Amino acid sequence: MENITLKRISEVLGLSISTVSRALKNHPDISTATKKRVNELAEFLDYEPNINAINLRSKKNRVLGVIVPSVSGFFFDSFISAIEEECRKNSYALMILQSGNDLELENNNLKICRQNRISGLFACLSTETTSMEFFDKFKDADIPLVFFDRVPEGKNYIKICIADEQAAKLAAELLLEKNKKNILALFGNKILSITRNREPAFHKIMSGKKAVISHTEYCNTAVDAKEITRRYFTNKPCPDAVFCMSDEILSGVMKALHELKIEIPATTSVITLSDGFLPKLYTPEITYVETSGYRLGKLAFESMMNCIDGKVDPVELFINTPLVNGGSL
Amino acid sequence: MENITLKRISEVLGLSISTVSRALKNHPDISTATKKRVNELAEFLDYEPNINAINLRSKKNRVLGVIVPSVSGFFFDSFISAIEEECRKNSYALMILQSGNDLELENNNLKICRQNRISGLFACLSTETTSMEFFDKFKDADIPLVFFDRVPEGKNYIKICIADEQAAKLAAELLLEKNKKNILALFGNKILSITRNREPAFHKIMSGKKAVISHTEYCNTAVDAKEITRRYFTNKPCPDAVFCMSDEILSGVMKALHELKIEIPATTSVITLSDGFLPKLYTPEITYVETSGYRLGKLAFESMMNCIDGKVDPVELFINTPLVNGGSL
DNA sequence: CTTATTTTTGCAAAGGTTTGCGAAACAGTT
DNA sequence: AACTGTTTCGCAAACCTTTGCAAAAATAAG
Repeated sequence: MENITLKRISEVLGLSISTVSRALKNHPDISTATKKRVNELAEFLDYEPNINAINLRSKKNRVLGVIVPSVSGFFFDSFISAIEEECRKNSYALMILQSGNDLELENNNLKICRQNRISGLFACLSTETTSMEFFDKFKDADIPLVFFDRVPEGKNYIKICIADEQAAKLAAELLLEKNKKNILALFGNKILSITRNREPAFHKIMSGKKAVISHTEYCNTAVDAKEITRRYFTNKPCPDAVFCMSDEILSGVMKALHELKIEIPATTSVITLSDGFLPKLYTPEITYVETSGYRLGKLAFESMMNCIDGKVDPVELFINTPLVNGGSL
Repeated sequence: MENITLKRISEVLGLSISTVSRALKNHPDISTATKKRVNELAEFLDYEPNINAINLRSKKNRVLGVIVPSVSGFFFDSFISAIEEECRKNSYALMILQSGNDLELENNNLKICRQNRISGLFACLSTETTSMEFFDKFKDADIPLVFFDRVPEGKNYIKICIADEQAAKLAAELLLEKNKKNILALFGNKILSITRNREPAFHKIMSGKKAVISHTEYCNTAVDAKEITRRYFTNKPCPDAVFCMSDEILSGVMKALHELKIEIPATTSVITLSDGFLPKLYTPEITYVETSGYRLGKLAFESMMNCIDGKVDPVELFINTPLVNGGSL
């Protein structure tokens, strides 16, 4: 099927291309009668402006990119869901790329973004990322860059984060309030910024109370978390509470507790930081401090728009972390 | 920062634009010496061809679209993960759009796809979709269209599906093999193609055995599934097995069974069709017939490539559905 | 019926890349 | 020196849209 262009419309109507263009844009120079003729034909022929020609001429496009470690999981899918909604509302296309936490893929993804001349990028750093060299190259090209969740150090980047400290603090305070004395606290890989934020905040609260024992462990996977939990709950005395830094850790912990037939909250309590889905699967539902990927996405998008509009304020923004009560504590 | 173009390079080197273009493409017309000079300067200046110009000229682009009801969930994230991987490997960009099972959004998404002149579309029908009018318009524009999971009726579409019948049959046979006599079978909304495929296949096997009672129920949400399960398990005699058509239903069923402290598999058995993640969260792990979104994605992509290469064979393809044993049966 | 003014339209260039075709440059043969 | 044959390169058009500027047409004023 032949492609409908301004030229084609202009030929049919015996007008010039420029007149047709202006008519479609409701330019005041064009008479009402001509506008009507043009619009009707365009409608009839199902005219769609060629976006590549527009982009070429304007040196812009309306495409945003997002780089995540993986689209599946407990958190990033919510984030993507949020920015997709906003992109659609604001007539942006959204291009997604997974890094798989692999440095080479991450750099390759950045290259793809440059090739596609996207107008802005949401990025969550891979666990392997140490140098910001390639991202900085991006910045040099004046492409707005909004980091989220796993963000770089330094003042020169726009960062949208969970209020990690506040969330960890809230969970810790709740554990103390409930008079827990022997707490197993599970964190993720130490290289993660979320670990580096959450862990000190958690322990700052704990360190106050001398009567409280807090065992800190780090795990990379759900399986790690499960094994560690098993170990702690096969030797007496068992912890009377478990704190999980993330959904993934929670899933491992619960697996272990179920296998050992530990009663929640009778024998031990559980509290976690979570996007919100996983805790509701269990019985009783797990009490959690919400770290919402969805709300993070909404905020990140807002920040991106500001950035594109030139309101550049390299700044770290946080979303709050409400407590959601299950029956596990 | 000034944009590097062929023109810019040609000026620096005192060559024509066309020579530079050909040199970069390793065209045989260009001497080795010239190629070397051009490539070195291009590298030095970080030249990236303007993709909009290329697309404009070639009337093509390397962008694929995917429309899903939602990126979050048990299944679509796996699917997206798979096609994203393949897109990246094959130098395609992937644009994602959510329909939220809303007809208006779906049509709007199709419009966005047309505006962006994508080279191919993966689509999962919304639950509201009855008319194929807008999708057919897409086909008329010669844009390859690959449906997956929730697919339209008729021979004129390329459809990539779970082997629904086979999966349901496998689960049913297994229940009979294990000598279950009183089975609660939970299916999704009847409007869904997966329901329409899975339910008859399941019952075809069941109808053979007279001694077996099979209760069929339909539920739209996890909460529905939970309520229905509660009802069946508060009245004696309880079912000795539950069949779940999907992950979402499974989550509701498990919630009910846990609340009622029903032992699995001692008191009742559970089997489900699943993408694979959810069943492994429970203890014992739930036995499931795998309906892999990931493998579906890989197959859909392959089909898309064939379609783009002109090997058009409007056909329905299936992925197989292996049994994965947990301890719930 | 002129001239001035306003309304309406068209010309042409720009944006960057690709490619058919033709032109130049050079080497090799008589 | 004239010719043929290669190798190497440049011109210009095409893809489609937007927009400054100029031209044409229509209207108003005299």
